[in-house]
Parts: sequence; structure tokens; C-alpha cells
Amino acid sequence: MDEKAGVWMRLSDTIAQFIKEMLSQDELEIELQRNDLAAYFQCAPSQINYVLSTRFTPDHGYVTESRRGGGGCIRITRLRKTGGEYLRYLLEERIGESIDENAADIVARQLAERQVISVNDANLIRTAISAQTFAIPIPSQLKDALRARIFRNMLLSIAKRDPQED
Amino acid sequence: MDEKAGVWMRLSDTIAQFIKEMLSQDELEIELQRNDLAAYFQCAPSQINYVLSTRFTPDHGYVTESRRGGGGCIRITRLRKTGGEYLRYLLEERIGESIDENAADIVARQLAERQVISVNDANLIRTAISAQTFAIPIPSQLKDALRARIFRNMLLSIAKRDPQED
DNA sequence: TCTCCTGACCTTCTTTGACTATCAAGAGTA
DNA sequence: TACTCTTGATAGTCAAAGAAGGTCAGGAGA
Repeated sequence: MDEKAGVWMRLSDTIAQFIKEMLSQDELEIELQRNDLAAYFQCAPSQINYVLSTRFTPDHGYVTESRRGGGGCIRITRLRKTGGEYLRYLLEERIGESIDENAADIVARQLAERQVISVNDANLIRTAISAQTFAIPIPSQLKDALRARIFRNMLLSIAKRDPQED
Repeated sequence: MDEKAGVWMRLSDTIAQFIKEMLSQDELEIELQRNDLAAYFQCAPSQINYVLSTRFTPDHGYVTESRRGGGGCIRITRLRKTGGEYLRYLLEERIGESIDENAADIVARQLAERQVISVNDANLIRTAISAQTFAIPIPSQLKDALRARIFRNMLLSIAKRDPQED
């Protein structure tokens, strides 16, 4: 059953493959229920979180969101392939966990110049992470960390868009 | 996460949708009886209150009034404000110097729903001010203040960009 | 060692029911 | 007639239970 190239796959790999198959048929995103999936594979619900956090991160080209409470669910979105490598480089190398105002502004401009994102989107990012926005008394270390998070998540949000809706 | 009709909605979402459909047919306001609605959906009457208080607040673009006693009823009114008016209200009053994550997210969605800004722009704002972005150890007071600054500046940036309804 | 997997405990959102507050209309009374 | 009083029909509030998903430490394997 769970075989690949003659080797037994791990449960996590089986679940990951299952999810990827659901996402592979033209679907950009799917919604599923953690408990259902866990029941289907007869594993602990937290195993699903493990799979998601190790195999469906932005670095892998996916973004996940979720809702708790009755009727809650998990949504997994596949990022557009276009610029996938570059996006990964940006997130991991350029932005990382912390970036100062100057560097961030330069990167945002470059993104627009290279037409990776639109000028409007770049300007929105620049606004969100601008010195003016951060003109509030908190340690600059925290500012840089927060700036990186904002930048990172906004880029992911853009990458997540359905190309048809551009 | 965005609601998505289709899959499987919670009772509260179904009721909310039902009410919105009643309001969408040119009606600016409707009057209904709590018990009737509860009976129609076979739920506890207080569920109606839950729906109203979580999905029909002024931030959501609605105002509700009610009368108790025999022949009592609940009146739900859809707010009407032009884009410019609404923007001014948001910048000067609603967002102000501080706004929490939940309210900010609702307001950002509302902006798109009223077509004051595009869905993409709304999503970028929502991302920038999301709980995920702010998942960093700083006092929530500071988070709310920073969130307000980001929200305000992004809105201004968008408004400056396309002066469509001024 | 590193990855996988689980279970105990936590947070968030929904649903329900018991109890409370209010109103309108009819009954009773001066 | 005018003024209570009573009663039934509504709606509101709140706390607890229910229904998801999240986190984390630690054991189990490879």
C-alpha cells in the first residue's frame, strides 16, 4: 500500500502525498478537517500538524491557514510556480528573520523593477514597513524582526493569489 | 480565513447568509422575529443573538435594533456610506491610534465588500496586520498601536493611488 | 542523532438552555 | 373613563458544554 520505489513510506510521507494529490488536479487550494484526515489514516490529529509544518511550509511552496471551533478546518494553498525560486531566495536569504528599513525598501523596489510584483503592491509593502509606520518607541531590533514578518507575509499573500484574478 | 460557500457551513454562517440575502434585494433594512428565525433553522433563539453579535455589528456594516414584548421584533439595517465618507470615518475614528486584530480584520474585509478597495489590497492589509504577522513577544498595547499605524498608512497609500470616489 | 509519532493540555469558535428584562393588551377596579 | 394589575409573548444575557484545531515534551525508530 504505502510503497515507493520498493521502500516503505513513512506515514507522514503518505499523508503528504495524499494532500499533494488532492492539490494536483488544477486545485489551487483545498480545505480539509484535521480530525477527518487523522481518522482516515488512523493517526493522532497532531500528526497532521506535523506533516503540515514539515512538508507544507512556504519554502515547500505552500501556505496553510486554519480556523478553530465548531466547523473549523485547515486550508492548504499551493503557491504559484512563477518566481518560486526567487521567492524562496527572498524569504530565506534576503529577508530572513530580521531586516532594517533601508534594506527592506531597496528589496521592495527591486521587486517592482524586476516586475516580480506590481508597482502598487511594492508601494503597499514599502508603506507597511516604512520608517513612518515604525515611528513608535520600540527597540529597533524588534522593529526589524516585525518588518521582516510583515514583508514576508505580504509577499506570500501576493504569491498565493490566483493568477486569473490579477 | 475567508468564508466559502459551497463546502460546509456552520449554522451561524448559514443564518448570516440567509439574512444577507434578505437584505441584498434592494432592501436597506429588514424586520424579523427571533423566534421565527430560530424555528426556521431549528436552533435555540439565542443562536440568533450570537449570529447578530458576531456578524452584524457596525464594523460589519450593519446596525441592529430590537423591541421586546408581544409583537416584538429585530430590525437589521445595512449601513450606507460612500467610499470617501467611510474612509474618513475609518482613518479618523475607527482605526485611530489603536485597533485590535479582530476588529482590524473585520474592517479590512468590509472595505473590500463595499468595494472601497480591491480584494487584493484588502488581503494585503489583512496579512500585514494579522495575528500571524504579530506573533512576536511585544505588549499587545504596542501591537494595537502599530497595527493602527500600518492600517492607516496603507489605506492612505491606496487612497492616494486611485482617487476614484472623492 | 534525527525524524517520526503520540497524548496531554490549551485556545478559539459555536451551540444550547436556564434565567432575566421588556412590552402590549386585556382584565379588574374606582 | 382612567388607572392599575396580570399575563403571555418576545427579546437579551451569560455560563457551560461541545466541536474544532494548536502546541509541546518526550518516547520510539531508523
